[in-house]
Amino acid sequence: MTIASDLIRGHTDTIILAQLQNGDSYGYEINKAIREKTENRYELKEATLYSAFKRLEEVGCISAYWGDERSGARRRYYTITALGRQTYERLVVDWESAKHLIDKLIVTEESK
Amino acid sequence: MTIASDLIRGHTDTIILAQLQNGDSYGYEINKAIREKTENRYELKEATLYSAFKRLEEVGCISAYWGDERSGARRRYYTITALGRQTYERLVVDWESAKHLIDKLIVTEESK
DNA sequence: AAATATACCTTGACAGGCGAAGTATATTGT
DNA sequence: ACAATATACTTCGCCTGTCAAGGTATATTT
Repeated sequence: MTIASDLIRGHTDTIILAQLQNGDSYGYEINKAIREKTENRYELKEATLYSAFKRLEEVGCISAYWGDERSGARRRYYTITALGRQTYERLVVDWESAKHLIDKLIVTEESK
Repeated sequence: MTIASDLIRGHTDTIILAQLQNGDSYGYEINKAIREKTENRYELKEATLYSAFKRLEEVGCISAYWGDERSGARRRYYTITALGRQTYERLVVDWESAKHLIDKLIVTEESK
């Protein structure tokens, strides 16, 4: 992966919730969407993805159900809950402020 | 702290290196500078700060020496090395690209 | 028959952040 | 005189998120 994971760390949940705002989806598809949105510059590792689902479900930000595929591999779909939308809104605000904060701290005068 | 640590995680080293670009400094002063720059919205925890110094010294990004204070607590000063400057430059570039990437992934059309 | 794509899951290790506690000196307030 | 606060550094051990590595299962393509 081109992008250092430590820089994305902490955004995994937000990224997933953002994807689910556009409607229910499942792990593989979400990851594919991320890959396409970033022109192959980023994707979540499977272990990271599925542990994030588990985490988000435990705190009630998403709920899950099995799809009824009659062909192909089974899919576990996720829906964003009201709490999930609310949490997402907050996380975006957090991101905006963290972004400005980091910019202020690491971008020196010369490099502007 | 107002800002979630996970969002800053991975930027600690960059923040410290950025501070050291303006000349040698020591832990307490660096943290004070961070606090002032962010208008008290952020500061590094001591354990985080000092373990970052150790890490940066081990990889050769900074070098250290004891100050010769004749009064007050002793201070351990840090200098950014050539490798440190080089690393810093790369970290800033990494940050810029991670920033755009995250923005693309989490900021939906409506919230723009 | 083998390879590839789709799709999910689990385990164990690792690294960074940090709460908590400790050490030591100088200044300020009462 | 004594306590409190500010300065300054250090170490230990826990927590959490990431991920390499392995596993399962189905459908399609070669």
